[in-house]
This record gives sequence, C-alpha cells and structure tokens, in this order.
Amino acid sequence: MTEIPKAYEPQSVEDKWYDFWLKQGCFTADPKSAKPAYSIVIPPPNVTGMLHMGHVLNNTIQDILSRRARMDGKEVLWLPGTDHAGIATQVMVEKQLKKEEKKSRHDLGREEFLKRVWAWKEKHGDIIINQLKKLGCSCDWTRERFTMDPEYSRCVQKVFVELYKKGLIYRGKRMVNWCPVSQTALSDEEVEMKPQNGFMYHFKVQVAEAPDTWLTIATTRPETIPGDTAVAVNPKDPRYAHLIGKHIVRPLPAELPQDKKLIPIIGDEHVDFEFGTGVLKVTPAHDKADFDIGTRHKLPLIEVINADGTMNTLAGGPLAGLDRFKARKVAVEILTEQGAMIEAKPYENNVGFSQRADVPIEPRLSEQWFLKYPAVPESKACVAEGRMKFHPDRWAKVYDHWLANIQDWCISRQLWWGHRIPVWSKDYADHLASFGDSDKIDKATRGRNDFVVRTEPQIKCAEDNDKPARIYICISPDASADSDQKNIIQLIESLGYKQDSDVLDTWFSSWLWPFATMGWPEPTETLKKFYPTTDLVTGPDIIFFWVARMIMAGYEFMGEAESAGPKKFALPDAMPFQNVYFTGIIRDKQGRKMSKTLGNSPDPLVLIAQYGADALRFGTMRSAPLGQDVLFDEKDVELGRNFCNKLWNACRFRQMVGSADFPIQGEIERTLLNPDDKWLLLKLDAAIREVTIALNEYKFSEATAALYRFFWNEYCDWYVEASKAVFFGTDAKQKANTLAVIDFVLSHTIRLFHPFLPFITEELWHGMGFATDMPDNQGGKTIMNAPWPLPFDDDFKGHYGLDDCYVEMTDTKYELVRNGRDLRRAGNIQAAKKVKYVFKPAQHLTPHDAEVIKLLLNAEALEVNADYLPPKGTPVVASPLGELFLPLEGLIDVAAEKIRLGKEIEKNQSEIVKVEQKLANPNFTTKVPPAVLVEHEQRLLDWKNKLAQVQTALAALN
RNA sequence: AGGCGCUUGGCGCAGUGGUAGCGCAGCAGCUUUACACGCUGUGGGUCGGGGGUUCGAAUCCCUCAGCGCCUACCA
Repeated sequence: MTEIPKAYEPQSVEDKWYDFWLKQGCFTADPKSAKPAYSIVIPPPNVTGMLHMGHVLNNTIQDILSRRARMDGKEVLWLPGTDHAGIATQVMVEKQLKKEEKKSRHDLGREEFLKRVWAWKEKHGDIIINQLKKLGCSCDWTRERFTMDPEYSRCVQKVFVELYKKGLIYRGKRMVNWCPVSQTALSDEEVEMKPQNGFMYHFKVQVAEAPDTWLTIATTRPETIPGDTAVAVNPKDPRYAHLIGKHIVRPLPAELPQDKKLIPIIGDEHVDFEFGTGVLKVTPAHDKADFDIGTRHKLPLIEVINADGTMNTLAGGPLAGLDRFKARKVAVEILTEQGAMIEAKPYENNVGFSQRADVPIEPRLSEQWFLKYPAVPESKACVAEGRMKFHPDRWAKVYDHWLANIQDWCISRQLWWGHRIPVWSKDYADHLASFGDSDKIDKATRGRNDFVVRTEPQIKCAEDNDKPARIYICISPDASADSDQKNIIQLIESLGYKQDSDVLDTWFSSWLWPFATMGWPEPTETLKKFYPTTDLVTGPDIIFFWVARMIMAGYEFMGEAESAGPKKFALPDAMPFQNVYFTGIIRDKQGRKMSKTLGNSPDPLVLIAQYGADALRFGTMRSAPLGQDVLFDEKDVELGRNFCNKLWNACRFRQMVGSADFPIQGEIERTLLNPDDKWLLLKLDAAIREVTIALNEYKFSEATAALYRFFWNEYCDWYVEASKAVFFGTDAKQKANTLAVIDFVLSHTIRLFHPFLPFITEELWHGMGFATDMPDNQGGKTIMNAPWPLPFDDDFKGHYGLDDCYVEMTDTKYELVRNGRDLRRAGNIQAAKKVKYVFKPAQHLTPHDAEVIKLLLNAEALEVNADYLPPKGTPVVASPLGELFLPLEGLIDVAAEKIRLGKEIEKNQSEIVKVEQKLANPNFTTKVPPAVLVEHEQRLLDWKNKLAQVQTALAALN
C-alpha cells in the first residue's frame, strides 16, 4: 500500500479482486484434490429473477461458509445455477410478446414461442448471476447449471421414467388447484391461504315431497348453485334426518323447469351440524370436500365454471359468460328476486390463492399427472434420528408433520415452458385393436425397458376386451446418442401416438438439484467427491417445495436400498446434505415483509454502489440472528461501511507508524512484550475461539458481533491508543516489537474477517504485505487460502507468557483510565484543556504503564508519587492499582464533585445492602454452592473498599 | 381449530438459575499527529400481566394477553 486514501473506497477494490479470483480459478473445485470435501449447492434463483435482500442474506451466508471452509483446508465446491421458473418465465415472455407484437403465445405456436423464451433466457438469464458476482459470491462458475440444460433435462426425464416404471407416477382425474389466470393446475404447496372478507349467504329451498317444508342453506359461493347435485345433512341431525331420500328444488338456473332441478337430500357424516344451518349444498365439480361427498354417494357432476374462471351455459342464461365473482353478485340478485334469499352476513373465511397470479384458485376436476412420493420413510428417519441436522432444529418438527400427512404431488402443468412430459398415448376403440401396434412396439423396444415403459391395458375379464383403451408409453427421449430412442418415437408417432402436451412442475426438476448438477447418472468424479453436500442454506418457506423433496430424491436415486433400477453407484446414506440452515425472512424496519407492491425492498445493487458489497454483507450478517426474521435497516449497511473504514484506517495507522525501517511481520520478541501486548493477544485468542464456535453453530450475527467488539473496542479503542505510548517514545526495539505484535494481530484479524468481508480483506492482505511470506497455496496468492486462525495452544501461551492475569491487570488499568477521564468531566474541565494528574500507586507501576495511563487520559502529565498528600478537595478515583488524583485547586467545582461522590456512595451502599441481605439469609449461606458464596463475600468486600475510598474523598472536600 | 415462534431501555437484539448487557438513536463536549464513515463522556429498563418452584427467576413450571408464522376440506 504505497498510497493510502484516508477513507476506504470499495468501488476501486471490489471489481479488481473479483476479476483476479476468477482469472486465478480460485473458486474452481478440484474433485481430484486430496483435501476433504466441502460442498453447497445454491438454491437456484429464478432465471427471470433480480437480486433482492433475501438473496443477499442467503448467499452471503453460503459465501461465508464456503470461504471459511477453504481457509479450513477443505476442497470447496459451491455449485451455482438458475432454474427455469415455468410459470414466471412463461408469463414474462407472454407479456413482452403482447406488448411488443400484440400476439399471444397461441398466435406463435408452441415451437416458435419456446424459441422466444430461449432467446429471452440467452439475453437476460445471467442478470442475477452477475448480481451474485457483485456480492462477492465464490461460486464455481465453471459448473453453473440451468434446469433446462440438455444434460439436466435428461436427468429429469430419466427420473420420470424410473418413477413411472415403479408405478409411482400415474395419471388421474381429480380435483386439483386450478389457477384461472395462468390456466394450469398447481400443487397444494403453490396455494396460499388468505383470509377474505365476503358474505355468508342464507337462502331457502323447498322440499319437493313436502312443499310446506323449506330448508335454509348457508353458502359463500351462490354462483355455484347451478352445479349443485345434492344437499347434504348429517344423518345424526334430528332436525333433518327424516328428510334424507327426499329432494329439494335447486333455485338456479331459474329458467330450468322444476323437474330438471330436483336434487336429492343425502346423509353424510362430513356435515357439521353446528356450522351454518347444518344443511350443506354439494357441488362435486367445484369443491374438494364436495367432490369426496359426491364420490361417496355417486352424485353426478355438473361443471358450471370454465377454465378461465367464467361461467358456462350450464350456469344459466344470466350467469353464462360472466366472471365467477360477477356471477356471484348476479346469483344473489336472482335469489333475492325469487324471494329465496334470507340474509347475507359479512363473513371472513380462508380462500386459497394462486401464489404466482395472486387470484383465488378454483378447485377443478381435471386429468393430471400425480406422483406418489418415494422414499418417505427414509426421508423422515434421517431428520428424526438427527443424521441430518436442521438449524434451528424446530423446523424438524414442521418437516416431520408434513411428511406424515403427505398427499400425492400434482406434477403436470398446462404450460409450454418446462420439461415436457415424456409420455405418448393413443386411444384405441377396444383392446383388441391395440394388439397389432403393441407387437410392433415390443419388437422395436425389446430389451430396452430402461427407457421405455408401456402401460398394459387392465384386462380383468373377457368383456373388457371390447372397451376403449388408452395406452401410455413413457420414453426418455434424449438419453444418449443412441438412435434407438429416436427410432422408437418415430415408430409410435407413425402409429398415431401423441406426446402429452403438458410440462412438469419446475420443482420436479429442482428436487434433483444436488446430484443432477454433478453429472448424475454418470458416476462422475464430482459426485464421488462432493455428494452428499455439506450444508444447504435456504428459506423455511420452501421447506416442502424443495428441501423435503430433495431429500426424497436423494434417497430414491442416490441410495442403495431401493430398487430404483440399475444404479451406476449408490450410497449407504444418500441424504443430499448434512445440515440445513434456514434463514429468517427479510423484513423492513417496521417488520413488514419486503414486497414489490409495498416498494419497501431496497435494491441491493444500489446499496453496493453506495456502501460497498462488504458493507452490505457485514450489515446484513450483523442483524441476522439464527432463526429470527431480519428487520432490515439501511443503517445496518452504513454501519458495515463504517466498520470497513475503521478496518482500513487501523491498517493505515500501522503503515504510518511503521515506516520502511520496520519489516512487515517481524518476529515477536517475548521478553519485550508489555502487559498491553499480552492483553491484546489474549483478547485475540478469545475472539478466535468465539468466532470459530459461532460459525460452527451457524450463528453469524454472534460471529460478527464478536469480531466487531474485538476489533473496534479492544484493538482500536484500547490497544492502538495504548501503543502510541511506545511509538511516541524513543525505544526502537520496543517499537519494532509492538509493530510485530500489531502485524501478528492484524494478519489474524483480517483472516477472521475474510469470510464476511472478502474484498477489503484481500486488498489489505496484499497491501499490508501479509501475503508475501506465505506459501502460494497458503495465502501467498490470495487470502482465500490462508489458514483459518486457530486458538493459541498452551505451548504458544507459555512461550509468550500469556497468562490470564494480564487480562485482569490491564482491564483494571483501563478501568482506572475511564474513571480518570470521568473526573475531568465531573470537574467541568474543557475537553481540549490538557491537565496534570497525580497517581499514588498501591504497588509498583512500570514507566510504560505510567506512560500509557498518561496518554489514554490525554493528560499533560502524570506524576507518579507514592507519598502524595493531596490538597484538601482534590478529586480522586480509586483502583486496586492505586489512587488517581486530579489536583486542580480553585478550578474544581466543589458542589458538582460533591454530588458526584454522593451518587457514588449511594450506589455503593445499595449494592452493599443487596449483598449483605443475601449473606444474612441462613438459607442462602447453607444451600448455595461454595463458589457462589465466596464470590458474594468477595463482592461485598470490594464494594466496601470502594465505599470507604469514596467517603474519604468526600470528607476531604469539606 | 391445532402447532411453532416472539414479547428485555425510543428502536433492533444478546443474555436460558447467582451484580441486567450490546448496537443504533438521544444528550453533552471534542478539527487529541489512523479514522467526524471519527473520539470522549452520559441519561435511560420493577426483562408482556398474574401465579408457582427455589436461598435466589429475565432465565424453570403453570396461566392469561398481544403479535407473527405454518398447518387444516368447515359450507
């Protein structure tokens, strides 16, 4: 560092070092390395995404873990990439298309539309990657993956075929969560329940067989009345049980003749007679629970809502064509006109919303692909038994509960962007008609059931042969260069088979992330070295979406226990990671979630430009306690910047006091170590321990707090100031030794900071010359590989005489200084005015200590005089080291001093009373552990001594 | 409805049985030869309410309240 700016300027430093790291291949993991492995896979951000504060939190943590592991001597792989984000990406490109060309995706056609999506990805897909680089992330970019990469797609298809073969993937007609905006099915996890203010409508219906009897029905969705095919009551309900088997007249559609609107009253245990009126309208086509009732009672289904959320003609003239919410109002109007409407009570209920489109989902009957989750028992056990650890561990319960109540996963999506379902099907008039095709296909695929699976028609009896049949063939299309697949696809397509038009849920590809990114299914060097990964860092909001599913995929496809087909290698414990760290959620300082609509989410890149990436990282980490949400405040980033500046200037100070005369990192001569040096070295040792432990426990805010305290309060505030006593002196040997101590401490401190502040520490590491005498792979090239500081061992402490008594002794000295400074203020002495102190030592005081005290007091002089007789009224502070006087005859404000001492006496007395009361209690003295008793007695003695000294001082004033 | 978490000075948090702490903000002062992105000093809390266990509770137990999150087919 030849030229040292007064303030740290991150902009000039950060890009320089990031380029350097990239050019030097510092982030590239070597699977052939002999070092122990450490690996993380990034939670792949959406390829459409922009960096937000959640990414900052999450990726800073991963970077800290990775950098720390490198310094710990591990071979580190932090594997990055992005996911294709099916709906989000498709919607984005559709919007663009509409805006720029006024076309829909249907205008273009599937193939052309996908070309556009790819074009968009090529152009904008690396935005978020570049943003991560700005943050300083040390990902192995040579291995960057995208879930739609050809190799990755092959993994997805292979997995589909294997699960299909095991019968875990099936096609079913079921009630699914339907998003009317995106017009696709969603999984249960993509539905978010939100309380909504609506109305509970009560309307009456007539019992056909007993025209005097009317039933009152409660509903929140009157627009679905035309879809009702029954009315249910609880068979145990005395009010209604006798009506079961009779019929009611459905009020809608109004124009339908009465005999077409008779629906039965059925008895079903599901009906809660406490709720509503105890009479439930059953709409099997538009409600999950009603669908189940309908199945139990073999009720017909009437669909009245279209895929886009509008009503169809079966809903009746006035409703047809209306949006479902508009239809609700119209239905209410019609009922009111009919005189059927009794009341509309304001009512709050939970409504499922599509997470993506933020509109209420519509339960809808449709044919979809489902997956029965594999490897559930193994996945449950590994967390329950503690082999895989969750941090904080309370998430283990949440995970366990979900797995215990797991429902089949709807994996098909009615989208174009994504992995197309590798299944072809053909409808035959009857089974016999399929036999000819089947023979041909058998011939072509013989022996290749590893990638081709055909469903056999279910033939239970001879008559089944006459029934229509649909045959599914599941093929892994691009499994290799082998042309067989292409030929088979060609064959079946020529026979009239068509590929399913749906794509797979994006999570159906990301659940393979930990191994599909490493070259699976080939037994690659990377997989062998780095799977299972060490840590996963993610948000608890995707514990079901992603974490749980990755664990299942790990067991299913990497494990040796299951019979998932021939595996090229398998592991005894195939769990994909050993630890899962769940971050908190970033909120604004009022505790609100960050969102685009609120506009309360700062742009991390703006913050980086303004304060530096290190500052952003440090500020975020400092306010992110384990398991707590993070209330983000720009003040934290400012604090981070201030800290970097402090670090910078502390190094600048070292450069200024140690000119060319003093080599960097001279040897510490143990005989020249003064108490301040020893104090500092012991504090450093404590800091190394604390930071190391905190990092091992994923307590990042504790680690930063410890570092902050050590560096700012202990090193800068006390040691650096005290060291000026040496540097302003004349003893060259002493100066050299102090510099050696500083270099030792700084070189350790900078390393401790490196995972948190990668840029400034690299700059200082080189600038201060610490890199020069390190081996190339041990910090000579980059601080990234410098060894992580270890706590001092007994030999080291013994050699340098680092006894804990120096901590106590020096703390006492600094306490004396603090009290001495207070005297000036109590005496109303201007801060700028230099004054003389007199010290009356209780024991021998070295000239060095005297000089330190003088300097820290900012005193004009410190007279050390064991026989000092203070003039009456001289303010004094007492310490085990002796008494410190501020002799200022005539200048002292006696009244103020009396008040100060009075307060002091009061405090001492109240503390004495507290301890005395305890010690007077025989229950206390007999039951308490001896150490506690001794400690209390000592405490009482200390307070009494202090009181006596203060009382003496007060007496002297009178 | 159930589960989990939180409640400590104005704000954000640490403290999990033995003298209530930290940072920010506040206040007073300071161009002290690394740093005003700084230095020095300082005020401020009966630890959400109540009860219990204990010689002793912010800390353990019970209970109530408020806030937040997750799970759930109550129309």
